[in-house]
Amino acid sequence: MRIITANVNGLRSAARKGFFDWLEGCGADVVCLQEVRASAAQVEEVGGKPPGWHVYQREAEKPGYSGVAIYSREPAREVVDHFNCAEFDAEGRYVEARFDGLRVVSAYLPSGSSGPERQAAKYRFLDEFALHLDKLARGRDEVVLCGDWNIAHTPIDICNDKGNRRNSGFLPAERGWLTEVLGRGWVDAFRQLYPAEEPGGYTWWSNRGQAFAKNVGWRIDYQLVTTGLAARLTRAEVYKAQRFSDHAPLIVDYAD
Amino acid sequence: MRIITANVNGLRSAARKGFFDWLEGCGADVVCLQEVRASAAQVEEVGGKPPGWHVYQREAEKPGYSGVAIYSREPAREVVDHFNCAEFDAEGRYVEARFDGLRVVSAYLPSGSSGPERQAAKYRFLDEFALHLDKLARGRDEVVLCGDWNIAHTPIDICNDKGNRRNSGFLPAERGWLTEVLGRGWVDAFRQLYPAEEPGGYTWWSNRGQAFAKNVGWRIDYQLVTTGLAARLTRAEVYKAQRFSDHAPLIVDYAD
DNA sequence: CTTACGAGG
DNA sequence: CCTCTTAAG
Repeated sequence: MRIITANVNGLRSAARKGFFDWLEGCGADVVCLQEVRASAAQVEEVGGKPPGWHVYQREAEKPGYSGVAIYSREPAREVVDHFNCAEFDAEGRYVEARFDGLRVVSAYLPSGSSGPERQAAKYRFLDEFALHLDKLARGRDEVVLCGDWNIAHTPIDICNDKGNRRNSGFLPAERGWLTEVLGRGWVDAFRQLYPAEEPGGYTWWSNRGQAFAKNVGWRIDYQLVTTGLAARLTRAEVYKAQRFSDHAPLIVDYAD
Repeated sequence: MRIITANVNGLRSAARKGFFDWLEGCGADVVCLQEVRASAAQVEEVGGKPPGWHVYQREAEKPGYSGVAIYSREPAREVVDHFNCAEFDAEGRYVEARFDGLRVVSAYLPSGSSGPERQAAKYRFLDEFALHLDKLARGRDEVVLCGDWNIAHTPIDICNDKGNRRNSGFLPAERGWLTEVLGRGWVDAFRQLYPAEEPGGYTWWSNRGQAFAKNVGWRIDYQLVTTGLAARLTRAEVYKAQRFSDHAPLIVDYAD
């Protein structure tokens, strides 16, 4: 089973860069997207409803903002497009597809980098989301939590750790929150497979300067999985051969 | 003497399309621009203050909106960047460069096509501007009134005359106003040289559809000149070899 | 720097 | 349809 997560920073922009051509041959069973920034109708207009895929989407109320989606080869038994948090459900940050014994989530955590107001919103999200993750972890189904978490966990998850200690996305409180989550039954799929890696596995590079060319990146896109799935991990890869967005897709394979 | 008028629809955009390369070799003594849509500093950033040219500019108060400029090989004796009409002077629609016995004006008349409010503004402009044109005509200097007038004068000045009789830019009241102006001492340079021409000489084509490819255009950019200059007209050309904008430059030569 | 939106044309 | 704005990232 192959699951991919990707922040596309505008699915219409990603489509222009060949995202849907790549999707066709990527071998995934489920693909989770964040920052779709388009309505279902707009997604359809750019070839975003390809045959052979089921598409489950949650838009933000504000047009062109945020938005998540799940593309699945198999139809979901059930789809839930919120986590019962009015403020952030209105921002289109959560969609969950339920299959037989498996739930796949596409989540887009707020960025706090635009200022203190959005950082405060990010902390509100983290509080609410932690409660929801606890509920998911206590359920019977295995779960893959895909998403752009907008948090780099440890110094090996970011290029310039010292310079970013006071920047949103690498603040001690954010990193501590993620450590807490990982202590409550969730496993970071990429890090489980490559625990002793040198700094790397980055999934995001700023558009400013030559960040991608110089690999000045952050690992902020994750698949967190329940322990049953962690035991089935076989491979993880950050796909950098094509650029669809300022983020790179994270591809994770699980033994069937 | 060669004088050129061009609505550049964003001078920064036109610069990306090679406008300043073309300017260097265009042979003009004076070039009048409309819809500059950039501040003097922004113009400078994109190479808009080339050596060998004097640049006289009037910005709108609203950033990125309207704005006119005059590029001149010779320095002006005097520059006036308004026509004493508070409403439209604030919109950056008039700049006049005064030379020995000659005044060159770059004027950008309002478009009314976005709705009744802007059409009403256009009529207010026409009323005020007519008074100003009368003053200019009564002066001692010869005058070249360059600009985007946002009015096609007669059926041979527009591709689809019947279909546009009720559209802003070809309304009877607008066309009548222009006829009035031409009756008070101003000569339409292009039409003076090519009076019996078939429909054509268009200077603007919609960006929608294939208007340029199909030559579905409007002649709305003019040089209106005082009678002394009308006698010196030698040549007029709409420059279509390169596209800097949805408008084409109008090049007019006057005997020295 | 890039993607969206909305105004204006 | 295109070029600007601003907000957001």
